[in-house]
Amino acid sequence: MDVRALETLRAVRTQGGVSAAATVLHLTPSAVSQQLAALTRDAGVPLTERIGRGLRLTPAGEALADAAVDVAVAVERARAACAVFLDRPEGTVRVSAFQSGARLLLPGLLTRVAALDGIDLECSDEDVAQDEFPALTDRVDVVVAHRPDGGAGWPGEGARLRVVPLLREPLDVAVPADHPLAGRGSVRPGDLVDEEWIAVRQGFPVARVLEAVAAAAGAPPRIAHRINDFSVVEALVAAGHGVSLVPRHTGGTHPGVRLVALAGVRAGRRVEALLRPDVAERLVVRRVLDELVAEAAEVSGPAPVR
Amino acid sequence: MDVRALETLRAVRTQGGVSAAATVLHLTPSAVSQQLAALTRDAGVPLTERIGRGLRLTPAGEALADAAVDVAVAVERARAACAVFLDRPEGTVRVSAFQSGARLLLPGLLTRVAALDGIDLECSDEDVAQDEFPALTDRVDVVVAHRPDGGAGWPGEGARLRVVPLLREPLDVAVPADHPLAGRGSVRPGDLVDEEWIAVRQGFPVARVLEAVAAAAGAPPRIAHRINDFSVVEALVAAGHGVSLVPRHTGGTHPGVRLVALAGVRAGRRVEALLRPDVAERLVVRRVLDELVAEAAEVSGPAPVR
DNA sequence: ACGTCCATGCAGTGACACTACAGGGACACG
DNA sequence: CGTGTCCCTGTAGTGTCACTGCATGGACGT
Repeated sequence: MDVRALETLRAVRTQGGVSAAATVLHLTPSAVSQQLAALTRDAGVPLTERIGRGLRLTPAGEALADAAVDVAVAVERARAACAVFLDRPEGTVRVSAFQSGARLLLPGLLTRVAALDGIDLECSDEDVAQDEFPALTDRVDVVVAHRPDGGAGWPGEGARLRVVPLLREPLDVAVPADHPLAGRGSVRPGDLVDEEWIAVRQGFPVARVLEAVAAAAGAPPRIAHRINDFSVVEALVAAGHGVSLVPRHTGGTHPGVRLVALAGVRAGRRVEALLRPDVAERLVVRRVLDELVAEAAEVSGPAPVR
Repeated sequence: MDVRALETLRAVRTQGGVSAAATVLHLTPSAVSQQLAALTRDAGVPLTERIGRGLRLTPAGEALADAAVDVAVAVERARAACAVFLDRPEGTVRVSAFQSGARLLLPGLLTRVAALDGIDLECSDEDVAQDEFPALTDRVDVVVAHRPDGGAGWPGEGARLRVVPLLREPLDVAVPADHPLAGRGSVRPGDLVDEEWIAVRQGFPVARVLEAVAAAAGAPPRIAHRINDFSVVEALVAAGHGVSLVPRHTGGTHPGVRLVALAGVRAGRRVEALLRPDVAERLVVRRVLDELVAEAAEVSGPAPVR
C-alpha cells in the first residue's frame, strides 16, 4: 500500500476530481488515474466510481482516505521527531489569507517570523467562496479563512481539517461621513430599511449576514452592488453609492467613511486558521501558527477573543 | 521520508544490526545501509553511530524508530479499513511458538482456523533464548512466547510490542514413577535438596525458576544436564537421571514420570502472544489471535487464566 | 449534432533502488 | 603483533517502475 497513492486519494477527495488533484500534486491526470488504479488493485475493492464525467469516492474509498490522513499524520510526526534534534526549526511555510484577513494579519506576522531565524514565509492572498477554503489546504500550509459568526463549522473539522480560532470580528455598518447615521453610537436593523446595500458576492463568507440583518428589519435588502474587496467597498460608500457591512478591524481606513456599531442583531465573523492535520504536525508550521495566534490577539485588542 | 526506509530503521533496531535486518527484510546489507544513509540525509541528524563493528541507534534514531512504528500502524489501519469492505478476511498468518507451547496450542489452533474459510496458517517452532523472542516478530506475525511468572515484562511492551496473555502454567516437579516423592500430593523446596536436576539451557525462559526454588531450599541446585526439549527431559527423568521442573499442561505424558505440585514457592510461567503493533492491526491476524486465545483458555482448563 | 471537459489506457523514457563486489575498520585468535 | 573474520559502507551496473505525452471514449451543455 503506497503512501504516495494514499496521499493522492486524499487529494482526489478534497479536490473533487482527478484533474484538480493532479494540479495540486504537480502531476498529470494520467499519473493520478494510474495511482488510483494501482491502489484499487491493492485494496481489492473499488475506491472510486464514475459519476457523470467526474468521479466520486465509494464508502471504501472514503474509509481509506480517512485512514490516509492518519498515515500522513504519522509520517509528519516522524519527521517532527527528527526535527526536535535539530538545533532550530527551519523550513518554509506557505500561508494564504483572504484579502481583509491578509491586510489585518500578514504584515505583523511577517515581522514576527522575520525575528525567528531560519523560517521562510511565503504568503499569498486567495479570494474564494466559503466552501472552497478547506481545499486550499492542499496548496498552502496555513489557510486564514473566515465564516459568519454562529454558522456551521467546516466540513471535516477535526479529523480531516484542523481549525485554530484566531479572532472574532464584529461587522459594523459603513456609512458616508455625511450620512445622517454617521454620528450615531449604534444603529438597529430597523434604521437601515431604506438604504441601498453593497454586498459581497454570492457564496462568500459574510453574504448571509446581510440577509440576517435585513430579516431583523423585516424587509429584504436592496443590494445595489456586489464587491468583495473592502477597500473598494469603502470607496463606493464614501462616494455615496450605498452602505455596507464591514469588519470593524479591517474597515474605517477611508477618510470619507464612518463605522457605526450594529445593535440588536448578532453580526460578526470568525477568522480561523485551517490546516491539514499532517501539516499541523510540522514544527515550523506550529511556530508560525503560534505567532499568527499572537498577532491575531494583538490586533483584535486586549479583549479576549472568545 | 520514505516509509520503507522507516521500516528498515525499525528492523535495524530490533535486530541489532544491518546484516540481521537485511536478512529479515530479504535484502542485502548494502541496500539496508543505503536506505539508512538516505534516511539520515532526509532527517538531517545522524540516526546511527558505529559501536565496535556493529552500530547503534542514536537518540534521534530511537525517536524516529518509535515514530516508524506509528507509521506502520497507520498504514496497516488503512489496509484494514479496506478489508472491512471485503466479504471475508483472507490471507496467510505466520505463527511461531516455542516447542512445548507449540505442542500445547498449535494442533487446536490449526483445527479452529481450518474452520474459518480463507485463512492460511503457516506454523513454525522456534527455540530461542528469553530475550530473543521480541525480534522474532520481524520473521513471523504471531510469536507464542513464555517467561517466568512474576518476572519483568518484555522490553518495549506497549509501544513497540503488543502482548496478549494466553495462559499461566504452574511448574511441577517431574520425578520417576518409582521415586519416593512420586505419591505425594505436593512437595516443598526443602524436600528436593538432595536431587540432581535437569535444567533448561542458560538464558532460556524458565531457567531462573529453578534457581528460585533452590534458593528457597537454601542450597544451590546440582544441575546434571541442560535440556530444552521437555519430551527429552521426561525421558531422562523416567530413566532416573534426575528430576526436573516441567509445565503442568505440557508434561506428564511419559508413562514413567509423575508430576508433583510444588508448594511454598511461586513457580510458573506465563505464555503470551507477541506481535508487532502494525501486524496486530491486520484483520486476519486478529481473527487468528482470537482463536489462539480461545484455544489457550480451553487447554488451561475452566479456571480463569489470571 | 458538435464542442468541451474529464477520466482512462498505452507506449516511451527517465529516475532510482537494488544486487554484486571491493574496501576499511574492529574484535578475536594464535 | 600479525592474521583471519565479521560487519558496515561505498561504487558500478542493471532492472524495475512511475511519470509524461498522446490518443480514446464517455458525458454534459449548447
